[in-house]
Amino acid sequence: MAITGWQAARDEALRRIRARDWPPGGRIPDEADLAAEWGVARATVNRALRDLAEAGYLERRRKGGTRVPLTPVRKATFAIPIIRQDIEARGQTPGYRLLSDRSDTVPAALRDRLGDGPMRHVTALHLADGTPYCLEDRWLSPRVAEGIRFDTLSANEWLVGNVTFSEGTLAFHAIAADAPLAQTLGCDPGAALLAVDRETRDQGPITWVRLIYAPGYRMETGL
Amino acid sequence: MAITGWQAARDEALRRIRARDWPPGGRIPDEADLAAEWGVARATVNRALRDLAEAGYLERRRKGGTRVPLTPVRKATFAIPIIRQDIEARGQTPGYRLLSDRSDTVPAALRDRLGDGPMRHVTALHLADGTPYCLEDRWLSPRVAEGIRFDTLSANEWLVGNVTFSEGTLAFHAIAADAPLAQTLGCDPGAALLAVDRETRDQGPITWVRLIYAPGYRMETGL
DNA sequence: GAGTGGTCTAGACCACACG
DNA sequence: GTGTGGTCTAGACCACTCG
Repeated sequence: MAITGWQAARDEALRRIRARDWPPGGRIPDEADLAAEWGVARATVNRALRDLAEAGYLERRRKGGTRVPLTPVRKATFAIPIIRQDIEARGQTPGYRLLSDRSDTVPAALRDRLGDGPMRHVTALHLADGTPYCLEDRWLSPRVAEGIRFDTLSANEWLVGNVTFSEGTLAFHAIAADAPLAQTLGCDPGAALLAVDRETRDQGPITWVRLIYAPGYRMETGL
Repeated sequence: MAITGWQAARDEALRRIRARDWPPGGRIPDEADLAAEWGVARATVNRALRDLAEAGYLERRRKGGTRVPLTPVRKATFAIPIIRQDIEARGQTPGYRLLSDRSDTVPAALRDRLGDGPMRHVTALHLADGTPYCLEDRWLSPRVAEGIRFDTLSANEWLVGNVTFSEGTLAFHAIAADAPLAQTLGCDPGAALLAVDRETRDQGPITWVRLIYAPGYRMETGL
């Protein structure tokens, strides 16, 4: 088996996984053995298997070795654009209007994620060519963005450039526009709207945000 | 500047990006220089900068060097579960019902992505504890899955394990249930539903699928 | 042509987790 | 304790692309 390069090694490993040469749930040879078999350095095998592990095709553990998951979960990288750039990329002119910015008590539904202290609550409307594009409903830990005003710069944009985060969750769902939401977004009540919830943590909660997009919006990404 | 390990190198680079030591649009020192400055091997710098590039914080090009993008696009890895596993993970019993499987002409809206020849059109309903969970509406290139029947095994599941793909797109949007859709999913007409469109290519189209979830569904992922 | 990132190698040590 | 992956190093060559 002549292998040259880590991508070839990855492809061969993936072939064996698919061919069940390495059956689901089973352990595969360790890096040193594969390096010897394929005639490459162990670092090359490491790179190949690490890549497959990141894509969800393998599970690796020190001492435990490398295994083929019984239930593979494919992973895709998803590009998360800043709203303003998203609008510009469509050839439209972005607009922004701050709706509210005050300290508030966290709603019960979010309390287990954000804690029960008061947090900064910012709501804002993003516009494309002057028409409503996306409603941003955000809760911010008081310790971040202290003193920063979001009159003209959206919290969305400020956070991307200024906050490191290590953990978070992302959720997509659909909601029907109620009357006030319909009025804000300028759509019919009952319209189906895409909502994206994002939670950001880094040793404690940083921010929770729900973005509600105007009807017809598609959030697309390449894989 | 004492740096130990590629993660420390990455953190220091990220700090410089955020601090505008390396301004947006600007070029950063090359790997050899940073390796000398930080007292690490070039491979370590490479690993650090490659990681930042994958996350969207840097753009790297041979000969052109490494630059800080003017408009950073954050990237997140998104886990794409098999529907059946998704249901099991909720502690529910998955069910599956094939609704149709026939060769059909591609609708105009998809023709530019799939070509204009006839394709295999498969529709199926996924159930959780016997109630509708997700409608799968799929177009398949005739050359894949030839002879495979989807009576009991969903195309969703078969494809994950058996098809390599190199490219694709993913899109989230919301749609309102029309009458037939409401009947299929057992919900009220007009209900807001999350839809996920996924296109898969590998030297030509492989499949296009729209998954329409029952009301209230949230697609979540960690970051 | 030449500069820069991409990758490979051989060897080494370390950290973690399993028994 | 011990096996395995995680990582680092120093050096080398290659591939792409910019000027």
